[in-house]
Amino acid sequence: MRKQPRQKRSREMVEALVDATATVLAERGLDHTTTNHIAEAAGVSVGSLYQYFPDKEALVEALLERMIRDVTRTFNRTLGEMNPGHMALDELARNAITVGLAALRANPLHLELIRNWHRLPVSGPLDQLEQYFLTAGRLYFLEQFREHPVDNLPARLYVLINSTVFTLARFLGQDPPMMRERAVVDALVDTIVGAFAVRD
Amino acid sequence: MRKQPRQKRSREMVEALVDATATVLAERGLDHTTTNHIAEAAGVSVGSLYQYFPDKEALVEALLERMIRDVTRTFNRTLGEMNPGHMALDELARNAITVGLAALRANPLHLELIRNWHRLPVSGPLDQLEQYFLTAGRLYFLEQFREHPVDNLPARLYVLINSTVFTLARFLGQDPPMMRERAVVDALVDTIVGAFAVRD
Amino acid sequence: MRKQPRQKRSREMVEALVDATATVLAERGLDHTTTNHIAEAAGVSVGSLYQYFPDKEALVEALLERMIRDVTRTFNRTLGEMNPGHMALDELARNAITVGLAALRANPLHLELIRNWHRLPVSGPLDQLEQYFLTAGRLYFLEQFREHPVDNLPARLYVLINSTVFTLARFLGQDPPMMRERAVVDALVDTIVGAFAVRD
Amino acid sequence: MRKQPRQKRSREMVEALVDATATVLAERGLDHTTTNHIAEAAGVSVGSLYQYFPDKEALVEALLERMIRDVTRTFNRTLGEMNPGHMALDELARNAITVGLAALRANPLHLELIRNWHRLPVSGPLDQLEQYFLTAGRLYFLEQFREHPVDNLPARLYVLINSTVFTLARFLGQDPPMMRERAVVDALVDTIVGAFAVRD
DNA sequence: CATGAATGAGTATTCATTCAT
DNA sequence: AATGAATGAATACTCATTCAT
Repeated sequence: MRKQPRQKRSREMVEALVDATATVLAERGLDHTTTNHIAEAAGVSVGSLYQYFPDKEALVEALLERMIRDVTRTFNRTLGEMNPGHMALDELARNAITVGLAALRANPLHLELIRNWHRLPVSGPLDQLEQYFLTAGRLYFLEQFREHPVDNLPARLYVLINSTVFTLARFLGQDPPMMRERAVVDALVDTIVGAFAVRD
Repeated sequence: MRKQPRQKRSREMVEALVDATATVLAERGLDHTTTNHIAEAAGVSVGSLYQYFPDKEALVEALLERMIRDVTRTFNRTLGEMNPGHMALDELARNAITVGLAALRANPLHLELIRNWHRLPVSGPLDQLEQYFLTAGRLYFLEQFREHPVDNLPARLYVLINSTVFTLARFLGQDPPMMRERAVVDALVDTIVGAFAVRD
Repeated sequence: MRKQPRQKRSREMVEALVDATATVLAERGLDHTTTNHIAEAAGVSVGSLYQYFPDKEALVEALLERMIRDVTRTFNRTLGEMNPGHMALDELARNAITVGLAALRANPLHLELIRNWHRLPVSGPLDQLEQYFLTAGRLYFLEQFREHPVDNLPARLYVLINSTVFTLARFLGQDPPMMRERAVVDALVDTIVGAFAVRD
Repeated sequence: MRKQPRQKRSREMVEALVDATATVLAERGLDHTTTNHIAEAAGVSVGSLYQYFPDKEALVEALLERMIRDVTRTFNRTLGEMNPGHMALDELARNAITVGLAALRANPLHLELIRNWHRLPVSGPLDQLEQYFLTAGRLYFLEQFREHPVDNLPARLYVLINSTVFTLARFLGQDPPMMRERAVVDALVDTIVGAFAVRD
């Protein structure tokens, strides 16, 4: 009973530290994110930071995991509302891209993480997120294209997911942009749709 | 007259330093590349390095520029030999992807640069390379699809180029790979072809 | 009346903390012994630790004092049983060395303390132990060598006690040992005996 | 030819750093000796320190090695002057102890190193010094006691060397001293002599 | 009194850059 | 021009001690 508040404070501290990690990462970039900065941003001492996380990696890992939880949760909720079963592929794709683009723009953190995927302390969470989208896509297609099963489906989805994500990241990283946003979104949608168009 | 040899030595030194940068970058990765390593690999002193380049960034920038020169040159030559005008899009795409994949695997440098594109000192050279491919693609399509002009061509090419490059980089960065190579290449080719398939 | 239990608890706490100090010191060595480890080993909080001891030094000091109490007590009891008055010097020396060696091997704590005598918070307790052995030795010799009083007795004992203790500590600290154990024990015994042999 | 001054400077820097290590170690003790202190004492930056020594351990190791070189050299020279072949054991022992005691008093460094022998980064140098004295003692005894070969000679020397060194260290560490210096020296000499006295 | 979360000065080590020779 | 020794700010992490609850 006495332990509740303690655990709560603990959870709050962990939360605050992960928040701070996100903030500092978004503001200064992975390269210039130091444990002292994170502690300062969280309003605590470095010592406290190390009471909750064994090292810097663990902080980033926790952030990744939380982010993935949030993304999948948001995605699931959005999907439920969108009722994608009744939605054409192009509409679905456009929605997803628009939402994703807005999210990336709203939070520089995601952009920074995508850009630095290969330097992240653990590859697990990222692969996990990829898997999640792969599975989600697979379910959608199994239902929608029951009549015309798609050849090589997992690989196609793998390509499309990575294509979309990294192309958006690249697009957002260009200042001034090399293309008009509308054109890029259109092209992405067309690419996705084209990849599943029935061909003889 | 006395200046010739000086300029020649100068050019040789610059060349050697850029070579060394490439070597060290490929061997140790951007994160673990130090100016001292580069100077050592070039067989000169750090002091000399700083005589020719104002800082570390400038070295990487020079490397990027040279690489882009080389890539475009190689590409131009290869295109001339392939005579792509007589090649179907799928064949062309498969060739390009296969060659690109082999090149990335053969030289870790390119993979490292692609992965770190957002940390590269200048965006100019990279954008330039993108432009080059964009233009090359545009020419090909203008010739091939004269009858069925493609809507939104630049953006489509932009998407496809980035998709291909970053998806390959992501694929090569996964160990163990999440997909079989053959499947990924097939899916990439299909995606490219699909993006230009005539649809009503 | 209320004070009794408080004092009792207090004594128990102090005891537990000193026990914990001994355990941790033996397990991790003086260098890697932290107050948090000690508190944890004692099953109390660091805060409590600091309620009973002003700082880390005080803990070690208390441990030293207790250890000295124990050692002298044990020694007194053993002496009583051995009846050393009827024992030749070489037999006595060999017994003492054998027992001491076994004790040092059995409990890494003592070895650790001997090795770090100069870093121990207070010299008092250690000097006290030395004094104790000095006095014990003096009594023995006064009785045994009544006929041939030994010149310079205290200093001789001082030298022999320190010689024996530190040589054993040094011997146990060498891995692989530089000498065979049997040879070292023999030499120590001979040294002790030789130091009191009648010479003209 | 150009390399001479460079190598000379290098040697001087190494020397200065080892000197500084000795100074700081003597002044602050092993525990409070930091690389920054050493660099400061040497009048250089930490960076320079790390250009000449891979880590802190290497510095202490170098110091140990130099010290052992100095000690053995001094000992050899002194022995040559003393002509120990014509010296009685007690005279020799008294000389050695007096000289050793003076040296330890003159330079707190040696005292600090002896006290911390078990924490020194490498045991090699110390064992080496021990071996040196062992061998030196052996040679002396083989010559002097040709008629009455000593039983168990190496172990006896081992015991006497460690006894003398650590007893002196202990004696010097006590303030106020527990015994008069003269008495301790006498007792040490007697102990050494007694250990080789012919007994039946 | 007990708790243990919080503190923050302190430690070894790295590396881009400078500058005396 | 060339050298490479020297610099020192920066970084991740530890641990004795304090203090709000």
